[in-house]
Amino acid sequence: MKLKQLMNNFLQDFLNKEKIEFRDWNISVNNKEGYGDYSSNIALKLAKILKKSPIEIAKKIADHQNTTKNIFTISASLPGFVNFHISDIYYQEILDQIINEAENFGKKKKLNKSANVEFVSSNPTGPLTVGHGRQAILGDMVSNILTWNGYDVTREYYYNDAGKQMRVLAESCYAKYAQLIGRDVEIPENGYVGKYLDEIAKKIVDRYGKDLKDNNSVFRDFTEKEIFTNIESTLDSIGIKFDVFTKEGTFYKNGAIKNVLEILKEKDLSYEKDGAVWFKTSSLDKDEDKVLVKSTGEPTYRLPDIAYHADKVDRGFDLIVDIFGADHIDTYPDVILGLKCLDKKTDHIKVIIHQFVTIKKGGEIVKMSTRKANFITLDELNDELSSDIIRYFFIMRGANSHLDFDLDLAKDESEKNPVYYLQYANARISNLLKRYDKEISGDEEIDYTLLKEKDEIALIKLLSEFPNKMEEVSHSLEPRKIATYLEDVAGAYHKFYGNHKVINLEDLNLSFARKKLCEATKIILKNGLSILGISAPERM
RNA sequence: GCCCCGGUAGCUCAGCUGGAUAGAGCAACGGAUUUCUAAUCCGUAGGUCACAGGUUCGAAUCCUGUCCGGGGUACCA
Repeated sequence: MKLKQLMNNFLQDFLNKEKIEFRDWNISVNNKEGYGDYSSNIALKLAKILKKSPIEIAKKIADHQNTTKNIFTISASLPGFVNFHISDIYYQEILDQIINEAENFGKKKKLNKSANVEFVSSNPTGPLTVGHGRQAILGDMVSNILTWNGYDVTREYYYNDAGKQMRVLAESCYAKYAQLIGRDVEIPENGYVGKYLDEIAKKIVDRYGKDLKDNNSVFRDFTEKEIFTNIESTLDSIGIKFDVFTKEGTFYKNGAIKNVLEILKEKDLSYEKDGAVWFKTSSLDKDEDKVLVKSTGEPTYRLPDIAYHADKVDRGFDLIVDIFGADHIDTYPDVILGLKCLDKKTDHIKVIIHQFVTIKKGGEIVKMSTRKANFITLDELNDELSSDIIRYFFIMRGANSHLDFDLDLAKDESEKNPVYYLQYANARISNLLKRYDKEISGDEEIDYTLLKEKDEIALIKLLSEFPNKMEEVSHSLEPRKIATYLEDVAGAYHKFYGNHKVINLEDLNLSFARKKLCEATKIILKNGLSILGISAPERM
């Protein structure tokens, strides 16, 4: 980051001297050989304004007085790029910084800012499926990213304990109970039929006996509690814990929902039609109006969601992140609109929508629905795969791409999984460091300038980009980018390792410098993996 | 109907706030193994970036249209 600032300052200095008013340039990492480490398009952009050829401008910039020659030199190349050649010394010195700051390298200081990340938020109507798993892991990593970047993060789980779904669940549970004790009761239409309900029904028989009537609250409360306990233990097994659980029922009890309706009515943003209450979204740039309260008197999900979000905004977070499945794609804009109508701040709300997961099992795609019982649970996945692999698989694809999770492949070819590639690099280093201590006793003088091989510089260059990477990810909130970066680091390390001997009794100074490079690499791998919640084993 | 996502090597996908010769893994083929852990490395081969226009000095990337695939959605959430 400091480096980029120096390069920007240099360009700005040139512009100042030439009295040119201009901002729209960028500096990007350059992996092409012979064109330096970083390049800027500034001359190409300036060409039009100055009405001169880009290469002419680039050359002029390259000739501009550079007060930081020990850090970089500048050249121009066709069609008009300005190239920065970073000196080896700059990179070599970064190693010192990485090793000194260790687990804090690239980490932001506390910002004194708070963030709320809402995810999973699955209603307790059944076990978590692999679809929830994707969201759970995405949310957890996004939370980690924010924490790393200085936010005080609250992980929140919101669920509906009051709506129609829970009523249907209770009815389904009663039907299972009744069937178990010989009463002739059918599972309601659109009811839940999963096996987990049989087990719960059995528990109810054991605990409460056979005389319960269908309207007994046990069927709702006990079932909810059972399922919720199961959900929490599932999440726990992949290393996820929440700070706050919020129930929809709260907003009925405290009047918040009623309040939303009243405000909308006052502002003439709602009306009654066909026995339902409608949200006048058509007057707010929407194609059609949406229902807030059904003709049955039950609110749709929109209404409590608006009340809930208003509550989150009122709690004063500096950043609110909502992670939803693709089924919310049409609905969250209504919630945001609702907030605006209530005069709530909304520009600090980030919504991450992720596409669904399909599971391939035995070459066939399993279509999942909680209601029909043909889903694969997160627990089942967890039984067969390690938490590390599950975590990695779920973020290998961008959130808005469909994820085909091939179960057989994940199991059978688990040794080819990229997560091992990362972990292996770490294990290799760990082993090497142990070996080093055994074979070479006592430290030599540190001389980082001995690290001038191409593979060494390339590795350090990558390591030095870690803080930039984390900064970038704090805005994009894409954990996958960390994974991709770490794969690059591991790759560069394996390459270095393959081509150069670290322990060399003939040259202890070089050995020591290389050992330090290994240590720095390990720090970066560990820091990155810890944000992903993936372990960094010492041995494999 | 409306909305979202995708179409890049044989396969799975990166790259998409426009930049130099489009990358990686797997699969294929050839090499490195008395190893500082080969779960690795080196090399070869593999491409009309779905298609057609447009904007630009410059397009896989931005805009428009078309085709193909996946998904969501209606007083269920």
